[in-house]
Amino acid sequence: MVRSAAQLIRRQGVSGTGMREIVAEANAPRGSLQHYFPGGKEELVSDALLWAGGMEAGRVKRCLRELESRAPSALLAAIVDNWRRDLTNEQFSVGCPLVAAAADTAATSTQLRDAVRQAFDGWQEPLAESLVDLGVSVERSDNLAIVIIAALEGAIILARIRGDLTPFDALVLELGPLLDAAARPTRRPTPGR
Amino acid sequence: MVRSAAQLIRRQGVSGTGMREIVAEANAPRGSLQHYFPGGKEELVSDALLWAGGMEAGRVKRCLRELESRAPSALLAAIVDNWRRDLTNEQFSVGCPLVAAAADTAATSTQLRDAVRQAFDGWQEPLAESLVDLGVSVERSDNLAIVIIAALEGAIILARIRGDLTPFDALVLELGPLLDAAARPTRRPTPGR
DNA sequence: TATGAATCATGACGTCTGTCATAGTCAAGG
DNA sequence: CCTTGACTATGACAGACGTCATGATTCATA
Repeated sequence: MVRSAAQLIRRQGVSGTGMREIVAEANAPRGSLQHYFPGGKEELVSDALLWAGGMEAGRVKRCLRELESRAPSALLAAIVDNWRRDLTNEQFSVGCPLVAAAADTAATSTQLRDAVRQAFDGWQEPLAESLVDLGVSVERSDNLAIVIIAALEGAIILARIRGDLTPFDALVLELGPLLDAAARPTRRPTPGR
Repeated sequence: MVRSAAQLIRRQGVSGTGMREIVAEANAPRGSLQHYFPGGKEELVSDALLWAGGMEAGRVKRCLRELESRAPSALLAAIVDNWRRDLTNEQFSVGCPLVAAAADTAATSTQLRDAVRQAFDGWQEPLAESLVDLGVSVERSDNLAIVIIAALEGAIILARIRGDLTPFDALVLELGPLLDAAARPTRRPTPGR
């Protein structure tokens, strides 16, 4: 049910998806709404956003674990590849639920804003840790994690709108060397590329 | 009227703002809706999105014109500063209308999707041209423009959710040197910053 | 001054929204 | 057997939505 909510939010935003639509998509009984989510839509959407944030954090950790090369650019490429497959499978009709909620309801509901913030924090933290693990200095890891998330979210939006994957290519191509350079701060960054 | 629509979409997304709300915000007569926008909500929102895209393109051109240093990082900093002021003035309750529409209605309405795409293209083009003007090679300018827009959009989202400007700082700090390095491909990029 | 188009005003329509009240089913435990 | 609690079903509510029909108004031009 929470998963169905997240999926629909990914596609149509928060205020664009109704509760009846969610229970229909989840093949769930409508009467369960007031029983499992007595807090109403805010509670259900909050749970969906936190769940989505957990998925994102797990994705980062899994990508780091399965990495063959120990370069930060490889981690970036792996994460981006996940989204590449995602958008392709869904024919560019979905985005990130966190972004949708941020654009939709951040100004309206404090509870949802906090949920999105918490989800993003829980995403940024393992990403920054992974960067440190790959040789990035602790000082820059936070900033770089923020830049990666920001650029990735933006690329998702652009790719979705354009209907092609070039924003992802641009991201990996331009940001990858930057990350690798940050991992080896003594040498000059990617001299002969 | 179009401006009011864009302003409301910035705050609550497309499906979160009603037509009656728009005419109220614009202090416009409700009867004018069917006369000036016979295409209904899709037409009004389309116009608002294209208008917002034009604003963004104009912002890029103005920033380039008023630039004192001829470094790409200075252009980035100027554009980001604009958004910094914007979010601060509105107390982090607004985002970018293009992002909101992309998250909201890209999967629903082809017309709106096309409007967003056109707006983004009209933003990317002058940005890439500006980069070339500042010394970036034509080959990389398109990719870098995409990365800048993506990272900026993501930073807007993150800043809005967090309620502070650190995403903007991270963006300028990490992406600025990358751009300057791309502008002078022979030397090593910004060695002692 | 008369005429026709442009603009505005307003009420109504059908549908959808989130929420709630009420009644129902059903398995577990006294 | 009967009660208790968790879960489900369904209908109704008040409100908001986008859209349209019908008039009233304004206003330039003939």
